[in-house]
Amino acid sequence: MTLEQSAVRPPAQTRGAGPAGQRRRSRREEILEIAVGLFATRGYHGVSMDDIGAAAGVTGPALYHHFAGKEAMLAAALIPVSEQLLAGGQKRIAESSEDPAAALAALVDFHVEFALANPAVIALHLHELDRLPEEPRRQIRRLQRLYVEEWVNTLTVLREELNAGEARVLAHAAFGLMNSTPFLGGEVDRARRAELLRAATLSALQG
Amino acid sequence: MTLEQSAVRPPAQTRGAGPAGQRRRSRREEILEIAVGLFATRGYHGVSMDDIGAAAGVTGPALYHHFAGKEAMLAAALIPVSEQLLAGGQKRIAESSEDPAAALAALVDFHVEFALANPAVIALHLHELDRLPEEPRRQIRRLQRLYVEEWVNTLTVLREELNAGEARVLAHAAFGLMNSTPFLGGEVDRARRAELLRAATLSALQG
DNA sequence: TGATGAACTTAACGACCGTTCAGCACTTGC
DNA sequence: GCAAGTGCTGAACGGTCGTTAAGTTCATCA
Repeated sequence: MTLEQSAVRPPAQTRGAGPAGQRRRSRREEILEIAVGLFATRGYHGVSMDDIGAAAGVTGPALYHHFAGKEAMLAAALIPVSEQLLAGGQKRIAESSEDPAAALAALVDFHVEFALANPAVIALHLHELDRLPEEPRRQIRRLQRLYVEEWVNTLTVLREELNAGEARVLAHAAFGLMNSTPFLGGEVDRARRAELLRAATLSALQG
Repeated sequence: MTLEQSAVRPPAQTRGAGPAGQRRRSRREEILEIAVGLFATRGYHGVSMDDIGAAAGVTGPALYHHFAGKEAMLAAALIPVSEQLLAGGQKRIAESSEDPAAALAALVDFHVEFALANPAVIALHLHELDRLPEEPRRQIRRLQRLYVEEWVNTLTVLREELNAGEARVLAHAAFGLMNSTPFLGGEVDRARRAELLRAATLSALQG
């Protein structure tokens, strides 16, 4: 009653030229995406290397040809997320540098889109960061802090009655709101969900 | 580098009459609270029975005198939370049955207070529910669903342009906002944090 | 053709985990 | 003073996990 082996091993030869212009993702990225999905639904410690391998159509030890170990897989999944969030946030702010209200709206737009596009990786980021060893964990926390500060700066300009600590509370509250998307599936289509989350977040932050 | 044993075993004899009117908590509850804290910070699978025992001042196997097993500890921690949330929500709604706006405000008040008072158990509830076996997990999900429906009903009365699915998206978004409190510590005192979260949640929900 | 190297397999290791069991210490009620 | 019972210890079990190692297959290319 452990893991129903539902993943079928792919044809094993897609190595050469892809059937069309579609760029072949590297095997490493492919495995990483599978691992992220498993981590997100069963928890880091709830998934074994054999589980990940089985889901990718290989045995557990085969994974060591692509990653140094299990912790390295988690780090490889989490670090790019923090980097993309920070880079995206900085870009949106730079694009509307003179108008803090527009900057906030752009931040919300960006974050909602990101969360809706990457629910598994967002859930991982929220729940499993502490399973990393010190070094990559510190790196990610630093990136997170910089991202939060972008929001805090925008908020303190826009709402002068807030001090930095209070703006930080609101920023985290906004993340909680926007990151709630992994918890709910269909029923409402993606565009409408994005609209609801955008409007709710902006209302929550503009007091 | 695993677990610094900082918990000191208590005097072991507080069994008789407490020194004053303070009601002695049962050993079971005491252990449960310790376990919840560990689960919340290191994850269910990241904590061993020996870890929990050590933090409570006993060995691992001693825990089997109070709980049937590790999963039973998690269930014992999570089920009362769902029950309290549902009961509290129903009570607040019944108390303001004629005024949906007041009902929503009461729900927000209640949930924010609960989240601020029990951050560890809220985090557990969010992250580790899937580690339970089917039976208790279904029970908890049923309680959760009923609690969410209280919010959904209040929201659909208050905002007639929303269908049930959209109201559910907003309800989960509000939970995400209010449950963000475990992620941030001091810097802003508790009363102010409650005020910020209350105002933000009401703004987010009232469109 | 034959060497190269990537991707994978099977087998095995040491460590740790949840759980069980037999027995000991100590308090309580008779 | 004695029996009952609670709470605990220490040792041990079967199982699982992350990881290592050695060997196999096979496409690629000189």
